Amino acid sequence: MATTIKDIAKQANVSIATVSRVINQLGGYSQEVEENVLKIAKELNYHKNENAISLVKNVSNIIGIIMPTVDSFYYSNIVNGIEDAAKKHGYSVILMHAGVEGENFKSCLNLMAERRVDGIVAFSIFVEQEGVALVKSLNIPIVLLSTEAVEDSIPYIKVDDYSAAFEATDYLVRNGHQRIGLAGVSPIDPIAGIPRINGYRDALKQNGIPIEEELIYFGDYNFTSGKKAMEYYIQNDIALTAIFCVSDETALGVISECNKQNIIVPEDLSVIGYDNSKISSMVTPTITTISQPFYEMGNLGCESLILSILKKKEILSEIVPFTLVERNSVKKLL
Amino acid sequence: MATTIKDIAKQANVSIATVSRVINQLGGYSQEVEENVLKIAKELNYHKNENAISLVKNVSNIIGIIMPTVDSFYYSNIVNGIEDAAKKHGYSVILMHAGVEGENFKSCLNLMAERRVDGIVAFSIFVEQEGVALVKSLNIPIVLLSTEAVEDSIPYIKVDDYSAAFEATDYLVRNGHQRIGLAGVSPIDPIAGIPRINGYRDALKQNGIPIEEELIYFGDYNFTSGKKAMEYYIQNDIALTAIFCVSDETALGVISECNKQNIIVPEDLSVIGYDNSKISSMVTPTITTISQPFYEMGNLGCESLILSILKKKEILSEIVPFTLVERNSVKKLL
DNA sequence: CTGTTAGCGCGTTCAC
DNA sequence: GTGAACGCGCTAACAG
Repeated sequence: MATTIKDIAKQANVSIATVSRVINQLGGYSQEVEENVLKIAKELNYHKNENAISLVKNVSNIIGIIMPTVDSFYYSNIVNGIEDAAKKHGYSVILMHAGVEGENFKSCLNLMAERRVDGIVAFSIFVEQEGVALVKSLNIPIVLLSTEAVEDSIPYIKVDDYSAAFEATDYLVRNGHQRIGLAGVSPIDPIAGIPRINGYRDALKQNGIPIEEELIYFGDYNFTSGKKAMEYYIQNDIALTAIFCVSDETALGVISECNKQNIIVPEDLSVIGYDNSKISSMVTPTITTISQPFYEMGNLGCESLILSILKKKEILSEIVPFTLVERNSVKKLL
Repeated sequence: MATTIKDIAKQANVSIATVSRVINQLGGYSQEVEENVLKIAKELNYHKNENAISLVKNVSNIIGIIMPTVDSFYYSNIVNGIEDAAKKHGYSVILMHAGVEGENFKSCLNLMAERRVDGIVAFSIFVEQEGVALVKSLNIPIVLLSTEAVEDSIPYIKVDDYSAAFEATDYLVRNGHQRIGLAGVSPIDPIAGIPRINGYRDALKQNGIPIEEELIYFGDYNFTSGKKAMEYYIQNDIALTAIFCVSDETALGVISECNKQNIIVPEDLSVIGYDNSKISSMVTPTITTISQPFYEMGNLGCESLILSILKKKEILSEIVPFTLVERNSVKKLL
């Protein structure tokens, strides 16, 4: 058994109240007592019991993180951002994986409730009706990162995927590309799918370029989707000068297949990615991509969350700016 | 305030003891009472308070993870492995970052002690004397992943870096390479540095190849180290046919610089990496590399830890096997 | 300046 | 089958 204030009190010949006071530096005790108590605490290797404190204060100082189960290139940065903000305010962070598709989101929420976390940040998991209901019933502040809930019912922080996709596509057009593919996107994903498709379409439309449905190759944002997309374009003799890939992994897949087929990027085909993951600047050619500020989103999200916990303020949804990072995977035709 | 068993007891007209019994399915109550209590619990949206339970049971069901602050390609998989094992046994996972060099390891340990975690897994942080002392004083089971402590004083699970480096180098020799560089390694890192240098040296020695100190370019395992290494070899006219890079990132750096200088990998220069990170199979050429089973290490480490918590058994250090994954970045000269 | 006491939410005897 | 009462480690009045 670990030592308690009771042990210290006994040794120091004072009451537990006094021990509590000096340990929390509340004042109202003599110098002598303070030194003695502190000395004994150190001798006894005392560590306060946060669980007991949580119980009496009805506050756990724990932030819960719920994320999908993936080994993606960038998630670690979101977590870094969250943990930094949490630590700064004296919070610890508890982590749960909700499965690849976030299918265990609700069970994670329940566990979080049992741990009495003071707030929750969840990312990359779309929250549907049932999840929203549970969240509301739990009455725990929550913020979503890089995703949303149905009907805007939960505050979120994310980039505007529609605008980002629009910008990526428009960038290609501005550089002289006309026949532009879209690769790797999921048509049923309400967050990162549909808005990007719409952004792509509208950018073409606005530039007076006809939309050809066959230029869109659906997928799961991963490497394989990119490879398959490229195979598809080649097999069907779809001549493109550029492809907008919905993730850097997908871009890598496209480029990989190009290398195999002796298609040179960007000379023969331009590629633009999405995410600005670390690798995008490490490969040859370096990949032009849309950058989402992951660390900042994690940090900001957690800051807002803690503010809302402390001041009981509502969290405001926020659209954070993306940037288009120009590198070497897009050829300028003009 | 969240509902408690007291609230349920009142509503159900039973004592809190009875409520506790049915909630924990301990038996010793009538069917009627059980149904009623369960119904009311659901109505009141009851969630048990794990903090309170921790207090009375003197067990928190929390596993602590301490890791360096890095956005690396593979760390997420270690965490995945840990969390999966933890969840399987009903444990939650609390996460702390100890800084880039693990400099906050001790403060993390103290926080973990305050949370009364039942066990700790720490990875990629070398634990020196002071850390060991603290660990011992805390009396919390702990396991190290992919690292060690001074004097073997804390159980660990890792691959044999010496053997892996030996194998990587020997593989190059077996394929006909004679003048082989070593890039990106830290000469003062007792875990991933010195053993790999020794492995590299001994492999050469054993193959009757003279060791040239100038072929070793030190660094920090990252992309830049690789780029700089290649620049160094070129500027100093050091003609190599192969380079053993101590990480895939470093390999990427080497390859990146090669591309810039019109050196073709593997035709002009062979490269072998370390880590088998996801990207190594996504780039062109795909990178031959040493694979460490990160997910498995996390999973196994956490399993052993939990076993040690439950049965109070000692954790046994383990060397897990690495594999050399052959891909396309090494030219076979023979 | 210091001690006593009452909970925080829950599990657990020990009676009945 | 069920309830009263105690204690886990700690904070927060309140009393002196």
